[in-house]
Order: sequence, then C-alpha cells, then structure tokens
Amino acid sequence: MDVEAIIKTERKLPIGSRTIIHLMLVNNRISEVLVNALKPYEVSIQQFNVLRILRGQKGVPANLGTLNERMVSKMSNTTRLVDKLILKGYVERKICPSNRRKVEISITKAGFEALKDMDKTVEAAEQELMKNLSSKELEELNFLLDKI
Amino acid sequence: MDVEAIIKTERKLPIGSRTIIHLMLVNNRISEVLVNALKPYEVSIQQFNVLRILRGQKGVPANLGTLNERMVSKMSNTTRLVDKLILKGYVERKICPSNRRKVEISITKAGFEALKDMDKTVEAAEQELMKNLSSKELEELNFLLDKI
DNA sequence: AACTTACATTTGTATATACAATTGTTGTAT
DNA sequence: ATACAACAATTGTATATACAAATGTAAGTT
Repeated sequence: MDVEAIIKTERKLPIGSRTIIHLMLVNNRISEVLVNALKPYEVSIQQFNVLRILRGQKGVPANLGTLNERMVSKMSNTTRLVDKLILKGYVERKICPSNRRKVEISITKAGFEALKDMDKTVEAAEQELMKNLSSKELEELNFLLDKI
Repeated sequence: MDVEAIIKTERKLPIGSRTIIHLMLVNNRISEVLVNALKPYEVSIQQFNVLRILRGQKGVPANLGTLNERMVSKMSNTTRLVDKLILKGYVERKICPSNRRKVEISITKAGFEALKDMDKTVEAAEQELMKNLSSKELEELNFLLDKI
C-alpha cells in the first residue's frame, strides 16, 4: 500500500503522520472487506460482533452493559443495535426477573444458524486480508500495535 | 494493549483475527484522540483532511473529484461536507467558469488561520499516540501494514 | 415510610454517512 | 441542429451514530 500514491500527495510525510494515515487506510480496507462479507446476511460488523458475544455466553443471557463492555467498537446506542437483531429474529430480549432494570439478551436458534454461515464467510475474508503476512510477521505486527 | 482483556474474552484468538481486532482497536483509539484534538475547532477528521488538501493546492482551487481522490477516507457525500466548511467560513465554493458542471473550492483566510492552530494540536496528538515507537519501529510497522 | 441517589435502559434529537435518483452541463455522433 | 451518452455535482431518503435527557427500578439514608 503506497500511502503517498493513494492520497495523491507529492510531499514526503513525517513517519508518525504517515503511520497514522496508513493505519486509517488499512482500517478502511478491513471494514470494506468485512462489510462486504456480511452484506448477504444484512448485518453490520457491530451486529455480527454482538451475535458472537452472545454465542460466547453459552446460553447465559447478556445485558446491555455486558455487550458494551465486550464490543470491539463501543457504541452509544446498543439498545437500537439489538432492536435490529430482534427484527431479524436473531436475538431475543426480555426483562431480567431478578432486577427489572436490566434486560436479558440471548441469541436465538435462527441467529445461531445464521452466525454459523457468517463465520465461514468472515473467516475467508480475514484470511484473504492477512494472506501476505507470515505468522511471525503477524506476531511482530501485534507487538508493534501494542505500543500505540 | 491487551486485546483479550479489552474485549473480555477468555479464549485465545487465532493470530489473524486477533490482528484485525487489534487494528480496529488501535483505529478507535486514533479516532478518539484526533476527534478530541479537533473538538475545540468544531471540525471532524474528514473536514480537517479537506482543509489540508485545499492548503496543499497552494491557491489552485479544487473540485469535488479532486477532494474525493485525495481524502484518506473517501466518502459518498463530499458536497455536504464542504457545505459544513462553508458555514464555518473556512472554504468558499464557486462554479468553475470553464466547465460549469464543476465547482472550484478553495480555503479562505479564516480557514487558513484556523488550520494553523489545528495543526499544532493535531501534531501534538499524533506525537502522543506514537511516543512509544522508535523510528525504526515505525518503519517496520509501515512495512508490515503494506502487506495488508 | 418518605426522600434521595445511583443504576440500566430507552427515547429524543441532531448530525453523519451510504446509496440511489436527479439536475444541469458538456462532448460526440448522426 | 438534434439526440444521446458521459460527466460533475446536488438532492432525497433511509439508516447509523453520538450525546443528552428521560424513564423506570433498586438501594441507601434519615
């Protein structure tokens, strides 16, 4: 990825700024690929993320606080994100009997089945994205990202 | 940045998926820091980007196509983004005399002055973000990002 | 018990963005 | 000159997101 060519600038960028722009460009590419992979299922990356969190709960329902805590990109409106998943029949929500302030959100059978399909597509997309990096390079990349 | 701790998962992630999540988390942090740095000026990262592109034109006005081409994150509605900058008095737009389909967008004196202030704040934010990376590590990071 | 504070979620509102359709202009072919 | 395609930007509409205010519930204090 030739950063300067992509943003069409002639001047040489300072290495720090260049890195930040580079990270943004990479992120754009990742989003694009993942959004595309999920398009057939009509869920966003965030919705997919929530479905996976719910599956990870292994039957134990989650409340909104838990979802927010575990989401890769926290957002200010998980209620409405869950609304969308309910409309699709992928999750259900009921009021927590022991504390009526809370809700209990859980993945449905349909959500579970759909998620299995999504997983395959997403995994393929991820491998495509990372195909040029050896596992040693991946380790190194994670090591460097830890410093930001 | 301990990815597993942040997204609160016990299971060990495959290195490819972990890297993608790591990149997303880093990007969230970068956005947060930059949005915050720009908050006093009431411009978004994208708007800031457009102002810098216009300054880079050194007086030559840009049309929407040029802006789109050079923006780090391309978007589908640069017209309205420019509208916002016009409202703030930072840019002006007129119809291109030689081709009335095009517009000529240029940065105003006020935009130029505001941008000078923003630059300082943003540069400080960038340095803060990258402070734990040596220039050798920055080079290495850019090298690895090129493979995605 | 009445009052206050904290909590968990939802709702309202403003703004942002994606995508498609539309408008107005230019270039080209007949 | 007329018709048609291509171009550049704008507008309409639906959806997404951020942030603040509001709702309803629980816990703590006097």
